[in-house]
Amino acid sequence: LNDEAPRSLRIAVAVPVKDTYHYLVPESLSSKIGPGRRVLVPFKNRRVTGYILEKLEGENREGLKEILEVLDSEPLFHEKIVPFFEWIAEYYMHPIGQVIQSVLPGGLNKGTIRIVSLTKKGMDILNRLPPDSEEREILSWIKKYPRKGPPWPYEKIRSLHSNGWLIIEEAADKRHIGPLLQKFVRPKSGIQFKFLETIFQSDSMMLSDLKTKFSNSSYLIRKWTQKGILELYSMPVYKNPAGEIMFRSQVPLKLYKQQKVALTYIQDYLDKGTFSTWLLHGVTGSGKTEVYNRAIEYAIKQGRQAIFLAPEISLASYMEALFKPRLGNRIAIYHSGLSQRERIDQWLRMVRGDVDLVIGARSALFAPLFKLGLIVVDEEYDPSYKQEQGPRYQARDAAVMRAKMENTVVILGSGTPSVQSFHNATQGKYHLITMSDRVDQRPLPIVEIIDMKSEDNKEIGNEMLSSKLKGYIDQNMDAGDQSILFLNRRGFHRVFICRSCGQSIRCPNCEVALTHHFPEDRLICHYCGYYSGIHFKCNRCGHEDLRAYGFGTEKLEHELKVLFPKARIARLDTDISRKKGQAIRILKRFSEHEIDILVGTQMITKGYDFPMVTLVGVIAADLSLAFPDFRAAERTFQIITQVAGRGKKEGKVIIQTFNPDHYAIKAATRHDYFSFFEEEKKLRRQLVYPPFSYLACLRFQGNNKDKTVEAVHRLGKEIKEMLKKWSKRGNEIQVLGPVEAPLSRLRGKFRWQILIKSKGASLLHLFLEGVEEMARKILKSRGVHLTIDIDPYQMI
DNA sequence: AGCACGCCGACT
DNA sequence: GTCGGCGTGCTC
Repeated sequence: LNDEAPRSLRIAVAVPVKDTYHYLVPESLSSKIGPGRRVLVPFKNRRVTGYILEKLEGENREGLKEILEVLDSEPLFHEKIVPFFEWIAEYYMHPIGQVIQSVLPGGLNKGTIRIVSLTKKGMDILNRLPPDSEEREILSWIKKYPRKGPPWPYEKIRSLHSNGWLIIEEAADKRHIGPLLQKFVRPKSGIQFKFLETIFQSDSMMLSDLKTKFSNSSYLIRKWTQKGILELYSMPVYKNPAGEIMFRSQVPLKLYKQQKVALTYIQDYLDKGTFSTWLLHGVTGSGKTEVYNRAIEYAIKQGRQAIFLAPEISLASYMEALFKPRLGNRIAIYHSGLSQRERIDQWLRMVRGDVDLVIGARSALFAPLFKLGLIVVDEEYDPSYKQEQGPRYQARDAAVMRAKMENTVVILGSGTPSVQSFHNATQGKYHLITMSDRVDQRPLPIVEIIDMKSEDNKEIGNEMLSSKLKGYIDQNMDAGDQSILFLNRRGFHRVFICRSCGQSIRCPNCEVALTHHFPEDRLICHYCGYYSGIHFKCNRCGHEDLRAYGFGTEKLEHELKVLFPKARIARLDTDISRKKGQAIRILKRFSEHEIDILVGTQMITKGYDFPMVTLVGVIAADLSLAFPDFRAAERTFQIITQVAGRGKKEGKVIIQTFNPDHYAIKAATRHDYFSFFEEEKKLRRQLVYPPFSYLACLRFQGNNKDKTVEAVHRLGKEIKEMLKKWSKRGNEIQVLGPVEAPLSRLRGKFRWQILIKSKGASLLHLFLEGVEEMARKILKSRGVHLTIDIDPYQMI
């Protein structure tokens, strides 16, 4: 071997295996390789896609195979991010190759395809098969289109292959990702041209301005937004002393004192260029956004890059609108709302270093930036930062880890910080910055609690809407103002609430609400599996006034229509927004006061500011309080605080509840984060929930009921046996379950789960590795699939 | 995951 | 004796 001998590579393969593998580079490919590129490699007797993690020099080459093909002409990520990928894989217990696959823009992932052709034997047998048989149909398709991918499930193809009728080969899917054929268009003159030209020339226009220029603007706007030419968005506008409206993004405001202080701290650490985490706790309207903006600009001025994460797409788009005037085309936007091609384009701009700022949802955390200097996680408490498929990472927590690995500053911002983050701040792990004043000195709205236990509201017809709230809605209608009614419907499950004391039925061991299981008609704890029959006597106050309680936005909308026949009522929830563009249309109509009462779920609380809304009602605070989750109180506090923050000083915020004395509700109405936190911390410590413990949820799924049940119970027993052998630290781990999941028959699958609670993070991982190994043997032969969810959010 | 190997029971 | 079922283990 000479000096030019091929080096070896460390490669992660897109297959569910834990390890990475080493391969040799044939001479002919040595100029094309490098970290971050995809390759085609032999793996056992298959060919699979792999990702080059690093080049290795002078390593042992014995028994290594050669890579077959290099699939990319430029890297898709930098070597620098590889340790972060590996951390995600390890911490969230997901195969490294699949972590990378799921993080890269989809469409790149169709690495290999199977192509099929007939053997001699297959040719001979074809004419002897019965004319109507599926086998004959498949074989004749293959005869007609040799070396193509037939449109039948692979199992069918494989069974024909085992007859010796077919040759199956794997080939690289060379769908090209370069620019498409270049075509040109030019505008066609006319009224539509004039309309669009007006908008394009000013980059962005306020709807009311447009209306004065074009009489049929509503029609034209609807037309072009539907076609995707224009998009509607809202952002706050400010008036200058002359009374003219101006956009905040175009005229940077002077900073208020608390903003300046926050910024000085953060800039200091940006100068040092070291890792630090900042929890920016600022009430609604305290000017967090401007702090983010200045910090991002500062990092960019330093020659570094930034990532801004928002919990959802609409907020990401809003931030994009704010930054566009400042950074022009050095911004990339990245989220699941983009098409496959758009995502690939944005991704390549990032790797090539063509952007300074990436704005996006969860997945933008993996943006392939080389000189990362700052990560901002806005509304850090939002549960949508938890990925619930593939590698189940928590983007906010992972952001802190990426920042640590790349020596950058990370800002976690929220008006209602998660208990976990705030706890970290009190422990000195994060720096805490509190911004307690609202920049415009607007006082927070007064919040009124309505006790649904009162005699008046027990009357028929007042269960959903109290007579008081009905009165307020009526008044608001007369005044010509708008109302928002918020109902946090957690759809499928019914909550059992004592209508005398307001308590929901809880598990005696876990203190989480029990859920009703229909098939057996009993109440089950989804943490430990405790169950009881339906009983109608409250175990706190003893009254026999326990009733199933549960209704959704649809029912509320219906009732409102009956009560207020003259009102223009609309509903906005996930059912509605599934139809593309429908959500925006409703928000637009609401903002133009074509709707009087808007009924909706969480969706309506986020990011939108409607000046004409003077009544905000929370219909059933108890629905989220009785959610079977140890974070139920935290969620309730956050939701109510966020909703209340939307209210106007001169307006009203009304909260209907059976639990007017609950600490989360009381603290939320006073906008008092600290007393909520202290109370919640006490309970979490007492019951050993995070942040005083670490959780993992083992989820099982199988197609066969008996096999699934048998396998899960057997594994549960084995795990508990294993725990007994861990004499020393065994008592620091608790195994709860197995329990059947509430949607136990989702899409025909049988679903079960086991919850593991541990006092230490590394102890949990050590234990889970043992569990995983044991599970492989017991589950695989029974056709049961296990996914491990670390730091789970949805345990139902 | 997906594939081969190998170990048992039911057949020509 | 062997065909084929499924449990087990490995993939640079």
